[in-house]
Amino acid sequence: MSTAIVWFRRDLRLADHAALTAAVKDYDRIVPLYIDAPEEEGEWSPGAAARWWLHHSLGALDGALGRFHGRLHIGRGASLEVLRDVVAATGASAVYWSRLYEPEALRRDAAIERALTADGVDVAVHRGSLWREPWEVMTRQDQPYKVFTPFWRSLRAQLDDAAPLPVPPSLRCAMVADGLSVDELSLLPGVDWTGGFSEWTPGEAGAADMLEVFGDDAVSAYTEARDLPARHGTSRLSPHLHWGEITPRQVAAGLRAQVAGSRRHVDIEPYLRQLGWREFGHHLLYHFPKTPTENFNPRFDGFHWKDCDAAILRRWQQGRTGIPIVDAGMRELWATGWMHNRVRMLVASLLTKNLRQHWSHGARWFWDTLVDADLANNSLGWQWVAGSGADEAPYFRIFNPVTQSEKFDPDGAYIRRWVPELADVPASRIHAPWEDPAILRRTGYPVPLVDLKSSREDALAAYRRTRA
DNA sequence: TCGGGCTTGGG
DNA sequence: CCAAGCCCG
Repeated sequence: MSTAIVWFRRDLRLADHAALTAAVKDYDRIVPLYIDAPEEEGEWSPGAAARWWLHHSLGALDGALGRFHGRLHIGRGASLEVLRDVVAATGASAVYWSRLYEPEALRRDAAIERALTADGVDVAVHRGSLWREPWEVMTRQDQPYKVFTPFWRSLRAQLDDAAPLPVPPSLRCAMVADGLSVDELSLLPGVDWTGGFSEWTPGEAGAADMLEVFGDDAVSAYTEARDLPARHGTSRLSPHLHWGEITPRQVAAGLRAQVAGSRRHVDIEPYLRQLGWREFGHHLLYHFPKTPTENFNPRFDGFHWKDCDAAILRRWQQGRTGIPIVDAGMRELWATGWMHNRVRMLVASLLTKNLRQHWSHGARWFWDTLVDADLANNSLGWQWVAGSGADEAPYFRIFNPVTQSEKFDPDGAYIRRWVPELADVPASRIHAPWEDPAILRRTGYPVPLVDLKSSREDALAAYRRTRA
């Protein structure tokens, strides 16, 4: 009986899984393995919200394997040592995995591949959960892209409609003794603040359900609804994509199938383009691995950020800035582990421009509180908003949270939902309640942390000083 | 994946 | 008076 280990990391699914498919084809039985080794991801081990997701997603994967009379074998410790132990315990002669793209993971995986190969174990590394590998989308001069639109043009031209891989029809698992249970990994927070996370269903089945719901009632209105945070106009697939519970190829195929079955003409390109941003983040992180901590644009190394102000940061984190759309977003984040993308841009703009706090403070908070926290996307997003990023986002692109709020939450439904003390304020006042001091007195809602107009001018002045 | 200031043109 | 369009940073 030939045996192969399939080492699951952020590919917590059975369908469209190239490594699993190949292992099942090449070997009689497989050992599905997960290893808890957060320290191997350096300073970017999963944050609290992400660990909550991981806990439930591992449970879901274990359950899915149960339908094949298998279990997810869970180990803890140095990945190489655990892999060697499982090889010894099962007589496995190969290890299959899906590629990760973060710098720390790439280094680790390369070292493990060398060590296992030296042990005489076959290592098979397959595509991860991207449409194309980061080095497969390059400019004519064979350089990585730095601007989204040409990147997307190039990637889009490479995409085909090939069907995703099915779940391997016959999957025989080898049993291994001495595994840990998911609970023993202690991934859930000590003080449970995840009550509002109940709307999520981590795992492959939850991802498929989410896609179906999105396809059914949102695709048709996506282009308009995408920007309205009060509606669930976005797909909300980001955490599922991050954990590899679903792939971009599956998302595209699912949307295409649903569109084909609909009588209305529906354009899914805008949504595919959103997936393109996710792909672009991974492309940038792969080619420019320092972006999580260093300015992509070195001009920003000389920018005069304000000193880190713990009190200001705390009010931003708690959703007590006095700017309703921002506070709604920050409270949604805390309650649900997620925030609407339009609002992410607004809260990030306020922190990095009006408050002039370094983007890394925001990135760290998002890292700990987002269930979809993804190093590539988080780094891309924060640097994009801060203006220090790759895409030519001019620094003067400072969002006005009031006009944005009026535009994208016109009746204030999103604000009312997440900032309940403003629920009764009329739509004409809800975006800028400070303009009527009586409302602040009546509701107890705070005065804004900054004056939007003067802080905007200060930020622009600071930027001009940087260039000089 | 912008805002603000300005012009234009309709009321 | 105001909305829409345009330009510039």
